Amino acid sequence: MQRTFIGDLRSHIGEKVQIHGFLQTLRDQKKMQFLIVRDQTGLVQVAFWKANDAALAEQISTLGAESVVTITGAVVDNPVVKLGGLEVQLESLQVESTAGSPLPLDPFAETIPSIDYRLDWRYLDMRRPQVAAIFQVQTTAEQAFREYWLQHNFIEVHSPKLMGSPSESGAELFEVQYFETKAYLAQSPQFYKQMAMAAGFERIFEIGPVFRADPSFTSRHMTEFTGIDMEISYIESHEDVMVFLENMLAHVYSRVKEVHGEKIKEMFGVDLVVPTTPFPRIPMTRALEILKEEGYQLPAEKKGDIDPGGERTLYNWVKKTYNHDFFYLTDWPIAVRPFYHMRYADRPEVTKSFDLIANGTEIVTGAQREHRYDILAKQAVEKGLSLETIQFYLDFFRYGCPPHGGFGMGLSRLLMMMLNLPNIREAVFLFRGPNRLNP
RNA sequence: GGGGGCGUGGUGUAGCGGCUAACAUGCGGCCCUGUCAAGGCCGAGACCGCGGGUUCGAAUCCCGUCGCUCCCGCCA
Repeated sequence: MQRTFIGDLRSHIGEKVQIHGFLQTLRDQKKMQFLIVRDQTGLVQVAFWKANDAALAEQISTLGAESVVTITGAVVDNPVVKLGGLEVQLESLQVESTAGSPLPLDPFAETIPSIDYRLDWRYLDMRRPQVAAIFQVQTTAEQAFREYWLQHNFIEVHSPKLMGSPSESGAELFEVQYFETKAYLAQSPQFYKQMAMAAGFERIFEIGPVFRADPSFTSRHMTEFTGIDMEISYIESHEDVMVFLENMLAHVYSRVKEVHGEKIKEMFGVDLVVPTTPFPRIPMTRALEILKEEGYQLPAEKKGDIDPGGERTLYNWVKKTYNHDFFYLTDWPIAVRPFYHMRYADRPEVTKSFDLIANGTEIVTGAQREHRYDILAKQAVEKGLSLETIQFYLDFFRYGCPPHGGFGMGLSRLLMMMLNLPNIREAVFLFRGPNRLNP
């Protein structure tokens, strides 16, 4: 018999159907049993008159909450039933899998355990529809990104995550045994994205894993996360990248709101706002002035960088000045940016780079890249890098490479900001951190 | 790596120098009822993270340790 989704039962009144799902609640009475069954589309009440089959009634009585059942029965319109005004009158029941009792984590308890305990029992935690909703939103968001890229002639790439030599600084790399030698887990697809530019791909994107060996204990860091990266050729400056990004994000927010707006309001209390473009842009020098005006004291050792508290202060300023949730912090000093960021011809101390701050948290870093071999090599040396280890990368720029730029964004950080989640661990399927490798 | 906070039945909390450790929820049993966040009664379940100290007396105070968490650093 064909399966009917619980969410579609209304259109099957009077028919015999088969449903599958978890037994969320059993109300076991003297003459009747009411089973609340849940599948991915919703909940339904199943009614059973015990007198119909005493043995079956007895079997049902022993079922622990969250057991998996297949039920056939007639769908009956019944306004008395508070759950959707209909019920399935049970004809047969098959237990697919019994759930032990008590559950270590009851997904439908009034109080939700701490995040760490929830991660121990993540598959039970994820049975809550609010959790599933996060990943439905993520799915739509990723689809919207792809839609936008494909509309703009992008090529999707998948760069390797095992690397033979440390790229960039090397401090935050995971080292792994690789046969007789050592390999490193990619902490960014940066070099390979640029290689695609040298290959003449012109516009590429990648959604893939990124590894950072940073022992960071915060609500927004992970040691493995999904990076959304893109790179485009023939730009004049980082401004072109920012324009592309803001329009793409507006598209993504618009699609997510269209598909999940109601659910997001209901489950997360967030009235999703599709951001208007262009986003406010604040050059670093101006940002420092604003912080001064706002009375925010930057730590003395910061030297032109801005700490998270400063970013939040700027966000509040942007919110009250422009009523916008996003802003670009642009033109960062070379001291706090990697060697491959291009510098202004007339201001060699300043990079053509930006961060995107959403609701006070950094979610994107981007820049125009330096594509001129000699200058790139010079900047690398200046930053104390060994040319030898990055020679393969420098070679990309020896036989013709278009001017280009791009960005990297944290998927979970975006989701966290979008749904106003308190912790990135909520926004990722399975969290990986310095102290968390399981499940 | 530095700093703050928290560790009490399965879970979430209360208690913060005299506790035979309380409440909610869950779990088990019984009763009642077309139930529906069901209701009622009974019951099991915690040597209060661990180790040491102060005290007549410690879940409560102190020190150490471990775990978790948040902030900073770093970043997406």
